[in-house]
Amino acid sequence: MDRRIKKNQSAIMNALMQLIAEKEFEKITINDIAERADVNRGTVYSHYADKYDLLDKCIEAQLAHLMECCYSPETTGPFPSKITLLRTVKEIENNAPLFQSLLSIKDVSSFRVHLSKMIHMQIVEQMNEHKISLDDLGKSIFAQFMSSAIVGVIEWWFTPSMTCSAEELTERLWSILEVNWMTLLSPQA
Amino acid sequence: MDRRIKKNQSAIMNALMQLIAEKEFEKITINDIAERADVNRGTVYSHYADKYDLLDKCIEAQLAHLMECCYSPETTGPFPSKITLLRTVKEIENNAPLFQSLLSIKDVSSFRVHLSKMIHMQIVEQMNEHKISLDDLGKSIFAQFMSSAIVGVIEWWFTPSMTCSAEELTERLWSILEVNWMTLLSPQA
DNA sequence: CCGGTTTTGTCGGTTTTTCAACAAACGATA
DNA sequence: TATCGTTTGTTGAAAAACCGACAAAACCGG
Repeated sequence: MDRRIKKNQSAIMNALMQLIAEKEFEKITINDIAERADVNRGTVYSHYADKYDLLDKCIEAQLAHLMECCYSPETTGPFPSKITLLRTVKEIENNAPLFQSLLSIKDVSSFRVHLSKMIHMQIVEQMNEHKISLDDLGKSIFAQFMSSAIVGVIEWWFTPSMTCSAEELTERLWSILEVNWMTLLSPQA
Repeated sequence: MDRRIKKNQSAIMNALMQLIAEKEFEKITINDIAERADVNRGTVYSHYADKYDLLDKCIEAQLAHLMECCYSPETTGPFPSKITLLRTVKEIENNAPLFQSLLSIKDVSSFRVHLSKMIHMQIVEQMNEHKISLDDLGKSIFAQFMSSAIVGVIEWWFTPSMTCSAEELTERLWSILEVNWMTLLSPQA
């Protein structure tokens, strides 16, 4: 891909990320974005249909990045470990204001949906790798159950009193996940 | 100025700065620079005749930056103060590897010459602001004397054993400068 | 509800950058 | 010395970004 495209797209996306962490999405104008990205306004339109399209691409990229940096090659084993979970939670913590803002955007096919879908997919994938005695419907329901739950916990984590440390959250969450996964693996489930 | 020009020029200059702090100037190729700047090789040539031209512009920019950030508006008084000197020395210290490399480039109309000229000009300017009982020749010689001395001290500061702290250097240097300046101000000099 | 201001999305002409290719000069190695 | 690989500096055509201007839409205060 052309250097200019790559650079400008990343500049534009970063600009929106920054702005989102600063003020309400609806208050952000294309001008703000172009200005922050140090790019002509027309350039924004040449890559994205509008604010919402850009937001979508940003969310996708952000989630891809999250996956990349948390589930990268050196993940020990095919199985999501506690350490991986901690790494993920910490990464979310590090970008707390951004994630919080993304989660609070309503008008758009929301970040929560994207996040949930991604987790859903991950879970289905995991289930397919380990032979689970469950039909497709069962897998889908289980995945939906788990992904909703996890996203819910993350959302809760960001509510006013984010009293819980990343380590503590990981600990508690892991113990719940472990139970679910184990009962799933045992054939008599 | 066109956004693209500004951005690419600064990317190219920064690239050279980085590389200079890393390896010998003569070993640096235009390719290295373009690559580091994430810019097409042709773009480098469109702005600079060659390596040496680029280096020259870099030096100028670097010195302009040094002036900018050390002698900016809030400089207390028209007279270079001890605090200003300390700020300058610290700024040099912060970019030690870069300055060291710049000082060690020989083949080109060297950094030392640029630096010396700049200081020379500053001193002449200062002398003109305070009415000094000295003819132009006297001023030139004094400025040359001082600028050479100062540059020499800076060079010395970077020799293998940079044992002296920025604060200490400032302290010692200031006491010397003070004497010179004072004797210059007193009419019987 | 109106009038002024801001934002949006689009357009066309111009400038810059990109990319790939080139010949010439250089440097090292056999 | 001949040769291979690299670096240099230049070119031309294509792609992208720039800028300024535009009408339409949306927003806001009186």
